[in-house]
Amino acid sequence: MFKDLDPLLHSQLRLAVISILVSVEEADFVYLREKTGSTGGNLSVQLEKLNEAGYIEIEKGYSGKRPRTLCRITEIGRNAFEQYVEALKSYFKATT
Amino acid sequence: MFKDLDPLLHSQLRLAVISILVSVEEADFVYLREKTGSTGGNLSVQLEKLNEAGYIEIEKGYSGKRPRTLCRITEIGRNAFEQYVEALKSYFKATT
DNA sequence: GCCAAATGGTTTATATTATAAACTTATTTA
DNA sequence: TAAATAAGTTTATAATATAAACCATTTGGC
Repeated sequence: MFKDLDPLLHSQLRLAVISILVSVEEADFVYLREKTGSTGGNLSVQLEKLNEAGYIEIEKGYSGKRPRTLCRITEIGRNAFEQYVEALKSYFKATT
Repeated sequence: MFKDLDPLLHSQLRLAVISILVSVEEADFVYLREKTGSTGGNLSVQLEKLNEAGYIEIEKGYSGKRPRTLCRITEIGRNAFEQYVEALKSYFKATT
């Protein structure tokens, strides 16, 4: 009746991050921090989890002399997101 | 940009429970346990949290000689659920 | 009638999580 | 050159979800 919700996406911040990455296809640490309104520390941890799961890839480089961390969603991440949305629907079927 | 997700509803089991109660308007412990596929212990804890928050009311009685715990959603719970659905949409806007 | 199993729950223990505070390193700016 | 800012990471903490263990009652088998 109810589909399981991927615990990796069932987290406010990680969901927000993926939600952004799904549409922009590339975003840096600062952009994500500002758009999600999170603290850097929290973001850092959650990005690492998404990275370990293979949902995103992280590329660390520089913009001028400043460090710059770029994030991109992977195919795995994109699929997981779609599945998550599908799973969620099973919780709202009754309502609609 | 992203609306906060009510932590009380952002939980697989509690969301499933509310999702059921929104449509049936009355359900007992055993029914909820079976439909959600949860353990009784977990269900008991989560029902209590929903009750404390005023999202549901719990009525303990008997069906014959067997104990029977009935649950109903409250107006507060119904509103919270609607808000939760609304909030979630902010995470999927980009996709649609 | 009595013992074993089942029913309907609750309490308690555990392991995971989310989150922010504190910290590091480097770079501007005053 | 000292203070502030920037970009992240590590670490500590508090909250959470979850299931295991438990309790009380009742039913079924002999």
